[in-house]
Amino acid sequence: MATLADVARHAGVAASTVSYVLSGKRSVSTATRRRVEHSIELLNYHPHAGARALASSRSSIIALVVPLRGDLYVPVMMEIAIAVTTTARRFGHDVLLLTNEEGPEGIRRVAVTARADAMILMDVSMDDDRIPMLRDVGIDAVLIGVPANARGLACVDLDFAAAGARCVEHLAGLGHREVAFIGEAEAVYRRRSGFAERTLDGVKASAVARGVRVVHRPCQASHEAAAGTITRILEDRPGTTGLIVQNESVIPPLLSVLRTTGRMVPEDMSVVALCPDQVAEQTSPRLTSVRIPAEDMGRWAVELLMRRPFDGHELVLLPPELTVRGSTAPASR
Amino acid sequence: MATLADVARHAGVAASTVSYVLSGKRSVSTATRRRVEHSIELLNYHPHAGARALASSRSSIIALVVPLRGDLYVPVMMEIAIAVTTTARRFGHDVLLLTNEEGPEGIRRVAVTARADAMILMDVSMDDDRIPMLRDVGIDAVLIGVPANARGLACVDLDFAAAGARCVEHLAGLGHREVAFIGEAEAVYRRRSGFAERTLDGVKASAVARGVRVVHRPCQASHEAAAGTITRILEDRPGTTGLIVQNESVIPPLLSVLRTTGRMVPEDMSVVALCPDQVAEQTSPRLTSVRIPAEDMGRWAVELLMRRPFDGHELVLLPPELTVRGSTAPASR
DNA sequence: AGCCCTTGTCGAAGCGCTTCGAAAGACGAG
DNA sequence: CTCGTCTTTCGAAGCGCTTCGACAAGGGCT
Repeated sequence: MATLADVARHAGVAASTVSYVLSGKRSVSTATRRRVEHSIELLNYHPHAGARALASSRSSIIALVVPLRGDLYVPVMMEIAIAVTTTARRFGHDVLLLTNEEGPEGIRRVAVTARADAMILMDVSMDDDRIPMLRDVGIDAVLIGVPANARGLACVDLDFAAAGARCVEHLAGLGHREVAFIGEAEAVYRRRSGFAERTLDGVKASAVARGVRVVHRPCQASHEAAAGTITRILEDRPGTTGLIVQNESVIPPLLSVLRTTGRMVPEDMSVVALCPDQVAEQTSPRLTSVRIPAEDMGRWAVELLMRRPFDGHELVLLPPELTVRGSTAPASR
Repeated sequence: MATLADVARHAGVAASTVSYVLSGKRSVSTATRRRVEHSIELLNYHPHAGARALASSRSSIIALVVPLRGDLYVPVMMEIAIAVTTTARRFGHDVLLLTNEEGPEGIRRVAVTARADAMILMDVSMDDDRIPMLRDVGIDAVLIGVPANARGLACVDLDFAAAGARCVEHLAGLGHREVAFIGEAEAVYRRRSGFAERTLDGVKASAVARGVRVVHRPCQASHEAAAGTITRILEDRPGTTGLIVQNESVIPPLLSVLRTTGRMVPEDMSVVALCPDQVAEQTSPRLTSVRIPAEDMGRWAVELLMRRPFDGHELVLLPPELTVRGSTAPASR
């Protein structure tokens, strides 16, 4: 394995010159630069990451903390993770994968050992216990999700409140007056996941504004839970003609239950989902939906990080986009 | 940030002694050890990862290469990734997330810059182009999946051939004589994904042995594709009474199509799936299935790596486990 | 011609840790 | 009492890179 010293010797220059060719931090004459580059090529030189990290006290690594919960829709998480990774590469960074198994201590560990020089946290709850730790160790971080006290922290998220509102508006615009919001599992609200809470707020506020009656029903991902939830909704509020679904895993069982109970979508029941486009297009009929811009969120998170230092106004709320597909229609009278 | 030298000074010993306390590579008297540990505690000392990597030429990082394809079932990938990460932590290692976006060059980069000192590759195809690179740079690696030429490489996988066979056996045992195997998307076979190919082989071989007629139909993840596939199967082979499904995303649309066309599961049609237990238990009826042991695969991969050096016999094929649930029943005559 | 500024290059001093050889004692055997 | 053997600790030499101050050379001014 060739070292920087080998390159320097081969090119007949000082080690520092090679370093400057590599980093561009000082100007180097074209002639020397070419000579150095040639030697690098020839010796197949690659800088040693550890040595770099030590000398420059920058690791070029971003730590990504992913949730290991079973009750969150995994493909979205994965898509964010992939977007983070590919974007980080574009900035010459690599991504370290962290789970919450270690708890907030994992964050401390990575920060104080200088394994990573920045972090991205996913699935941030309103009163997330990782946030004090983040502040304590003082590592640069971007949150995917918006906690209650976000002061001084950079955050990226879909504007879930607006997204919820958008769903209600769409249904209201089609004449629906009784709507049910099938949300995430109870546990998700209990732990105060920001996105779930905000969506609910948005739905409620918009419903009030539009004169739509809305009931909210948390729902788990099993067929039984979905069946139970929809049955209960129809019993309690037989006049319900619109459904907003946030928990992606509920969609297949939900559609299946509607079908078996003889309810046509969209003729008898309009359905609008908050889910990735891919999911909305796999069903029959295709679902009118507000997409979860997973890739954008991952990309933004990294870009914010790269634009450091933060100026204190780092809150990126991505506007919701509603795509009309085949699952919503005017309310029948 | 305290350094090792600070600790040494504080404890009144040489730096090397502190190092030996930390690594345990040489014996240290109980008295000094305690003194050093006390200083470490007091100064809140944490070793600098980069410095360590440089001095010891070991980074304590495992690189995990995840596929970024849309046509593979994501939750399984995620579960493997999580299992790899948590297991790696148990061995004091961290995990670097790599996508295939960089292609095989990404492997070289990570290896030659000494970013990671071992790798785990997911979604390995029979003639995977990353394998020559692996051999070339000579980094220790474990493959999740088994390529055609695995000589000298450690591999972990579910024994998909046995799994496929197990499905056929189960159906054959219930008296089914005409069975359809709904597989992964065409593209998955075209790129020669090992697991898809092996499953098919296992299904075919077992079918021959059991005197069962099997047709194989690749199938994409959309509702239309599923509907088309099942319709075609029933037209071509009206006597089909058993279905084996490998593509998890096809399950919801498949069940929905069967229901709408008036076919009861399991009375009219037995269904056995190759999928994570979680998926099998979300449907109604619950699916008889061979589980994908994602967590075991991830854990094994790391454990193999930690047991290095490899002795040349590193092929872990996890035995399939079939769980009977409500979706299979004796063939009606 | 003399001065200053810019540009390009060098050397040296670390960054914080590991590891190896050797020194210093302690101790039992002869 | 001496010798050899352990055990415990130390010091020094790196690991491969970055960065800073210094210096030499060249140019444009006055």
